[in-house]
Amino acid sequence: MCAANRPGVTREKMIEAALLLLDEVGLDGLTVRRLAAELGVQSPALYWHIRGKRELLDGMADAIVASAEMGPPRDGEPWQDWLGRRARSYRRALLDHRDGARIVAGAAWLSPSTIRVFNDELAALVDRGFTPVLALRTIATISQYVNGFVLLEQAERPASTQAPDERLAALAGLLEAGSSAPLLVAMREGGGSTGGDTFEHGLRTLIEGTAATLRTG
Amino acid sequence: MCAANRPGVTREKMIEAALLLLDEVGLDGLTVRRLAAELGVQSPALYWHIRGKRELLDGMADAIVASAEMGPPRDGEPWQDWLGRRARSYRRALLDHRDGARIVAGAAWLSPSTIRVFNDELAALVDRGFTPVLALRTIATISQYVNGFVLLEQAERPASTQAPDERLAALAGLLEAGSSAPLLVAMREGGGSTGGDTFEHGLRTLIEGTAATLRTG
DNA sequence: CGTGCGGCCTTAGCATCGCTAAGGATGGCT
DNA sequence: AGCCATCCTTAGCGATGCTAAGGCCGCACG
Repeated sequence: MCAANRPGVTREKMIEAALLLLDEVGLDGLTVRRLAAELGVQSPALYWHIRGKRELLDGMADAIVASAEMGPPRDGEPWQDWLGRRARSYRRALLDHRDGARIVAGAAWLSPSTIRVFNDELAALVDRGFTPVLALRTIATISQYVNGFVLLEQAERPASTQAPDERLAALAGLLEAGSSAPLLVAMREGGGSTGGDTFEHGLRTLIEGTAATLRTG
Repeated sequence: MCAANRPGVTREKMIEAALLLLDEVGLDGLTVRRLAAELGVQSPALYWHIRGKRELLDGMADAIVASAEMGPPRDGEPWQDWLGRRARSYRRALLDHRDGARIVAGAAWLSPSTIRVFNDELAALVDRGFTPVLALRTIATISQYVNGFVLLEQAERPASTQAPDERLAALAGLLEAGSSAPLLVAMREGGGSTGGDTFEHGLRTLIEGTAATLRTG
């Protein structure tokens, strides 16, 4: 056999190392040369295993999505609970790597096995009374929400040069209503537009709305 | 006065030209050198008006958001109608420019006037019975959904090397259930996870969920 | 009427990027 | 033994964002 003899570098090792490197330097700092150095080879060596950087990023995106370990609901699990669980572990998977949301948002390709899992999830919803179209739209909507949410969540981390108090003060400066402006009140009491509580709120809203749609046809 | 003498290039002209150029070449093709050529100057000239490319992209993002002409509801307009209208014109603004969603998703900065508009919108919701926190979370959730939606919508356009039929056939190939797999049925009947109808579904779901939250406290 | 100065732009060039071309080592198969 | 596929190297191309240094040009001031 030709597998596992003296591989040195493989596609899988590349993606694994790239995800590790990503956490150190971020997406903008993730260069082919740096990844090659991390793997102990010269940069053109990587082009033996991948067609281009795009393919590497697609592979990373697929690995991130796969790490969420989504899939059909457990036996007897209400679809509301399952959709919530699914969305939470999806968000967790995105947050687990720096710029994770940007990576999967920019991916042009997901692996066949990921697509098969997705199809199984739709089948489970169909079993519970959803039409195929409604099932697809429901999961798509939730996924798009999670994507958009984490994208914003990870975008504002490097901008935290200032402490939260200073950001609020700066915000108060440009709102004529001063510190009684609703935006300021909301950020003081609710912690801005990111974070776990805000995420849960949006998620609950989506699931309740879906339940309503399902009731009224 | 020193304004409008022989400006040649201004920040506003740069952003305007950059948005025009964006539609031609896309975000990945948008380089400082090309923008400079479009403006009839050499590339380092632009760095007199902006600190770096980041600032240019932020300005473009702000212009796109501003072009949506969002703002508080009209007199007597129910908040449900207004939120829907707002989300639709936001999506339209993103779709109006190639890679529009990527531009605003990557922005680190929105102008003070945009933030003020946002604050006014929150105030309008508070007037209609929302708490400040609920108002912020509601608008944030909808905006994040729209962002995520259009991001996916614009991402799959360049991949349309194949006709829709071929894409469906390719999909059928890797789903063992064949053409009766729920994913395939849904895509045939509902048109995938993008497009106006799918968008409206998610939007309706969010607004109905919000109404339920508002009722039950 | 010079003249100096500041706003705006130019020419050069640096470091780095993704990627290609061409060739060298290495090890198994005939 | 010799060949060939596999995997990696060195060299280098075109392009990117951005900086350094200097030049032109009009306006205000002496």
